[in-house]
Amino acid sequence: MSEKKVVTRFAPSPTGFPHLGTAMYALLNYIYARQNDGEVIMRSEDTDPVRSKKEYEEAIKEGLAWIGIKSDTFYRQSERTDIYKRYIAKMVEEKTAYISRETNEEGVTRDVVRFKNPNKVITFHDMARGDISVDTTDLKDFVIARDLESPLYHLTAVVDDYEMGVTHIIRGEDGLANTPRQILIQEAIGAERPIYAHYPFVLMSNRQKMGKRNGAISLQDYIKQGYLPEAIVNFIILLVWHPKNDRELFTLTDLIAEFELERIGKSGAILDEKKLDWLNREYLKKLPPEEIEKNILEWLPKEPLNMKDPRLVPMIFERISKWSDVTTMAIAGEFDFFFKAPKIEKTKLIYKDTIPEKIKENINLAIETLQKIDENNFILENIKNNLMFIADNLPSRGEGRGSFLHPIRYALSGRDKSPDPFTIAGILGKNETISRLQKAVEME
RNA sequence: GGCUCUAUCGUCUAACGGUCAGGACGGAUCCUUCUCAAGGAUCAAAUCAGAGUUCGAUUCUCUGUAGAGUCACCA
Repeated sequence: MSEKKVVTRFAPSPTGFPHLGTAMYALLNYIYARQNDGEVIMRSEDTDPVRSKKEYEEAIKEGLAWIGIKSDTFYRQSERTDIYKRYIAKMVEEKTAYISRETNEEGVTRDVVRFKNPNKVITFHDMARGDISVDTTDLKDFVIARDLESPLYHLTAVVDDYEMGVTHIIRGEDGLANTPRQILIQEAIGAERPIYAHYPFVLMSNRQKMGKRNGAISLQDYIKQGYLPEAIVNFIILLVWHPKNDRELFTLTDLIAEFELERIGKSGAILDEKKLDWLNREYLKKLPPEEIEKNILEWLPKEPLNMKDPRLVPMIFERISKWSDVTTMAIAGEFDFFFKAPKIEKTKLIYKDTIPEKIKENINLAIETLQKIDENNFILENIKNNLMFIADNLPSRGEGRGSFLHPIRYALSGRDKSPDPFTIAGILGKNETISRLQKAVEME
């Protein structure tokens, strides 16, 4: 055995937008090629003229480029018909295939080409699953071309893998059932058998294989939702592979160094959006501050309220896991009170069973305290120190901090749930803060 | 239905035939400025079933069960 250059390939059919399964396919082939100084080929399997669309081919390339994958070489099967024709002719001549005049369901009669099945038991080795034996007799003489000029999937795949020098076929487990007939064709055309590795499917929550008409989320959708490509790559790889040391975070570069094809899993994995979100946040946290600010500002709406205010950034950042969360929360009205005074309900000002007079007194105390802070020093830290000093001394008067902090926070936000009062006050500024507190006191 | 593959916490998974079956997400509880978020700590949570091999099976074998894939003039 000579040391041949490793050649892998991912061969999607351009019949839909790329999803996580497509990404997995490309990712594993890409990583393995890079790990072995090899070449990775992208082959567009567009021999079905009805379903194949150029725009999908573009979408696949775009989606994969987004997660950082580009092939070294690109082929399109529709441009290789001469090659397939040559093999069909050769096979017919060598009698490993034969022409059969048949009428299909649409009533069209033509000369289909059938493979002459030698009816033998094929045993092949899979890197992840060991040896697999199948009796190919029940495959019958399957069709390999619609006619002399129109090759079908199994033929094109085998011919291309052979012609392109593919050494490793890394593909989803649906390929497992196809392998025996492809090996039969390989043997008929004298092609060397490549090394196989079948990885498990990415499953939908209903345990079905992820597919286009199955509600699969496209890579383009993930882009639109503001996920980071690093998170997608990390998420996908964890679906089929785990390192021995329980590490969770891997970039594409890390994977080229650490991924082990021999250790890929065998059972299908249902995806867990919660974990994806967690991963995405992990990568979000690694971003430089300017990048974070830029993105949050971008995802903040400017209609009907222009919320593109940098002061909101820190507060927003700690409660998102993907960029679109920014927009979602903004649209839900969670930040409205930063831009316009909220409607206050008097009863909600009251903390637990504190008596209303006490609440009023506490708000006034807050106003008094904040009044003393110079407008230029009206920042989070100062506000917090001053207000907390009071809140901490309340217990001596038989009150908890809540009876002081709650009314302030509610008066400023008008919400049951919101960021803390100091943060809000810091963003609103001295005048607006005091004005809102005043309004709350005067409600009677 | 035939053939093939698969089966550990809810989810993703780790464990030369010997571990209190480990980690992560999620969940719960507590702490941390009233709430929320973030952060920290703690806890709960699994070997599909039944045989067999073995001193000892998550691990090996068989059977069953369940799920998936594939049986196209789709890829």
